Order: sequence, then structure tokens, then C-alpha cells
Amino acid sequence: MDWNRYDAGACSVSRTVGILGDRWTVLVLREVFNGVRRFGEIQEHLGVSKSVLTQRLQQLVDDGVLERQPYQEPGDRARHEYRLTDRGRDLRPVLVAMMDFGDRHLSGGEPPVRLLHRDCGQQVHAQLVCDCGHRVETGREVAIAPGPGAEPLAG
Amino acid sequence: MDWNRYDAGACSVSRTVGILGDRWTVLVLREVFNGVRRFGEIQEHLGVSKSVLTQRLQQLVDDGVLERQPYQEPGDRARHEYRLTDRGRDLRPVLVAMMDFGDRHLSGGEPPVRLLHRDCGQQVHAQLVCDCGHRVETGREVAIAPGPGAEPLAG
DNA sequence: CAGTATCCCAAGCGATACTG
DNA sequence: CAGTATCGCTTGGGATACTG
Repeated sequence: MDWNRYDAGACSVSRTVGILGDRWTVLVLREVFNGVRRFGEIQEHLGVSKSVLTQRLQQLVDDGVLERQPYQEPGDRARHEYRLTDRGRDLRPVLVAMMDFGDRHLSGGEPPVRLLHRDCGQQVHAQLVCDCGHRVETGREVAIAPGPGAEPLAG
Repeated sequence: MDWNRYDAGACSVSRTVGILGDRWTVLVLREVFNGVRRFGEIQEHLGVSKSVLTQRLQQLVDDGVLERQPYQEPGDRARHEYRLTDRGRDLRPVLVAMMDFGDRHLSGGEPPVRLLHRDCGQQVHAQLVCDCGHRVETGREVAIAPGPGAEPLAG
């Protein structure tokens, strides 16, 4: 199934969903963002089968989101770990926005984890803001407009 | 598969992924955010089968993200449409964050669609900010901390 | 139009065994 | 440890036909 052939209308969402893949992919990313970078650790945290984890990590590497870094602790054999690329780091707002939603609506008001700003200790959220700095509070404040990459819909 | 039993570490992400479900669910949400609210229109835009669309809409209603609103245009027969609930609207930052990522990395720099702030015409993005207003630019600025809803991991 | 029901096929999963 | 290979089994998909 080609996840990009639909509705040029907002296909950046569709393309990103294509990279986020399925549930496991997102949870793998969450682990990596949390500093869990080794195959075995990720597998243990998620309870996912090895074949699935292998496939998801491979896909994330192929998509340029993760990279496989060999490293060797002295006196130990060579290992490698999965690290975020620059591109991968740009997925953080997606994860944080998901976390915000879950905290608000699916955790009984008791967030299991918090993301804190080191400078001030305050909690970090994904906020809608416009390029000149206004916070966007409601959906009524936004309008959809075709961008430069828009294609006319067939049909 | 219970998508919540893993790693209390950041399970708000996991719970939200459980609601976003699969790719189709996200694309359905995108349509609704874009004002496409009727079964047939959504189906046409997405090219999804009726059975799948039915199931996804039902799931979104069950999850409290959409609600089914009957309405009747004069001289026409009764219809209904799917509308975002307040909870559903809170998913917007997730969609916008995905759109931002896709625009930056997967669209060759030519965003197919833009989200504009009505007040000023500037583009809207999902930005990481902390509660006292600082913009968070890099991952190094954030720290993970257990929240009030944290549970110790078994094992 | 907006679904529901059925069918059949393909993809995806975990479990297990095996490898460097 | 970090995979790869294989294997049934289940799930989930589109297509189609049917219903109010």
C-alpha cells in the first residue's frame, strides 16, 4: 500500500505516518529518546519479539531516523547501539505531543513521566505557535491553505 | 495485545498510540481536521475500503475523539457527520507535529499544505515550549523525570 | 448514502531454533 | 548479545453483495 498517493491535501502527515509505521516503531523511538539504545534493553522494555524489533530498527535506519553506531567498552567485545540522527531528533515534537495528549486524557491526570526544561525545571509541552510567536489556542484560529508543493487532485 | 502494560516510563505515548491506532486512523483524523466529515467524502479522499473506514470511525467514537452528529438539510434526507470532540481537538498538536516533520524532511522543502494563523497569516507549527514560556530548541535542554502517576517497573 | 456481512487472501506476529 | 531463518497461526485487508 502506497501511503503517499492519497489526497495531496495534507500528505506530509501521511508521509510521516509512513515513517512512524506502526505502534512498535513509535515505542522504539520513545525508548531511544529516553536513552535506551541497545537491542536487548529495548526488547526487554517493550516485550516485543526479536524479529519485529529487528525489522523496526532496520526500517528506522533505512528511513534515516536512527543510525547504528558501533562502540567498544574496554575489555568488552564490540557492540553497537542505535542513535537518533538529526532527522530523528526532529520527531521529538511528535512524541511530546502524543505524551501531552496521553497525560491530559488517558492518565487520570497523573502523568507517569515528565519532560522538564533543564534551565528552569518547568515541564515541556508541544504548543502550537505561529511564525511570529503567537500561541494558537483554538482550532478556529487556523486556516488551511495549499502550499508550494500542492498538486491538484485527480478526478 | 495490551499497549499499556509496557514501561510505565512514558506510557502516555503508548496510550496515545493506542488511540491513534494505525495509519488509517491518523488519516481519518486528518480529514476531519480539514473539515471533511462525511463517510463518503472521507472514503473517497483516502481510498480506504468501507469496512475499514467503518471500523476506524467507530473506534474513534468509542475513544471519545469523534462524535456522530445527525443533521438534516432541508428537503434532503437525514445524514450524519463525524465531528471532533474536545478531546479530539487536543490531538491537533500531534497532527501538526507530524505535518511539520513531513514538510521538513519528506516533501523536498515544498509543503503541500500550510496551516496559517488567521490573525497574522503566519504559518503554524508545533513547538516545544516549557511552562514558563522558553522555547526548547535541542534535546539536551530536556530531562526525563518520573511524574506522579509513575509506577515501579516489575522485575 | 452509509453502512453491515461474508469471503478469501496476504501480511504480520510470536515462538523457536540457529549463527557469528 | 544481537541478530537471522523458519513456521504456523491469527489478524486484517479489499472486494463484493446486501440492507435501511
